[in-house]
Amino acid sequence: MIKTFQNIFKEKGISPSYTRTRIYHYLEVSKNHPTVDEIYTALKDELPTLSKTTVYNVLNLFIEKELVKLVNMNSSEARYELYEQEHSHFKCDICGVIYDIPKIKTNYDKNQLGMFKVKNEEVNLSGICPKCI
Amino acid sequence: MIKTFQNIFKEKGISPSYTRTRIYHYLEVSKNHPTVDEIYTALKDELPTLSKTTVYNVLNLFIEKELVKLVNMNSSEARYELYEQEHSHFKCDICGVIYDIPKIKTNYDKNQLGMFKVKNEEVNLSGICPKCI
DNA sequence: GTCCTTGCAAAGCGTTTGCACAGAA
DNA sequence: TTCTGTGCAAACGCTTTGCAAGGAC
Repeated sequence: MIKTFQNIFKEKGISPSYTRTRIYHYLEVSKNHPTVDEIYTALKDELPTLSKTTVYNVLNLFIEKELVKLVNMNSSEARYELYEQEHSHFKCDICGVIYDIPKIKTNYDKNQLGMFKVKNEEVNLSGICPKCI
Repeated sequence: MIKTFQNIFKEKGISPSYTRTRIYHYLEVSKNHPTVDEIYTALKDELPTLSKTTVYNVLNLFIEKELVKLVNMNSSEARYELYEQEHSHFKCDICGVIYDIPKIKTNYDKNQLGMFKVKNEEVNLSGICPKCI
């Protein structure tokens, strides 16, 4: 089955308004974990009446429906990405860009954590990216 | 050599004012990655003229001098901890508490990252903690 | 008609900045 | 005296809330 917006949204119980499909599409094509402001700036020509409130509304809806997740790298603004194949993140200390990198595997004994039930794990690397060397 | 505040601060070129030593001490004894507000609330009886601005000033100084680092788990407020022996973090999805856990090792081929120079890595787990099961 | 989506304006909240006062050196 | 530490008040920036207008159904 082809993953149209209609299908993706229907699965999650979200009605596919044009604004929502455009925001979703932007998250698909922009691979740079955009901020609200970046999404707003990118779409405001195409959607002249768009407001940041709507971008926030739509992203919070997507998060609630588990279509989107927050990228967990310290910065003053929230960054968003689609749930996709698993990967890890690399943040450049110089330019601040967050790159997707192949998923870094962890290596630990589940027993070592006792009663902690692990549901999710993430690995974040930082350092210097190829462009900044 | 005994690690007095004087020694620790001297190494980093920080003069050991009373306020600074109390904030540092609070970070040592509180193992819960406190927020600015928690530090302020905990110390304001002992330091009646303390202001949040000073807590921010001191923490930012400590970060700059690499005595303290920001804990990188999504939340609206910044959380702080001392540089200490390496460990990883576990955040409970239910109660929100961030636990220190033994350092989770990663397992990857440096060559797989090409020109990315890794300087730091962190592993964050989340799930359900023993108290919330 | 009702319900949902959108978006303006305002509020909220964590953090930083400007600046001045007081104490240390 | 000069420099440093502190803290009030205001500004700032990101995000959420209140609410109303318009459209979908």
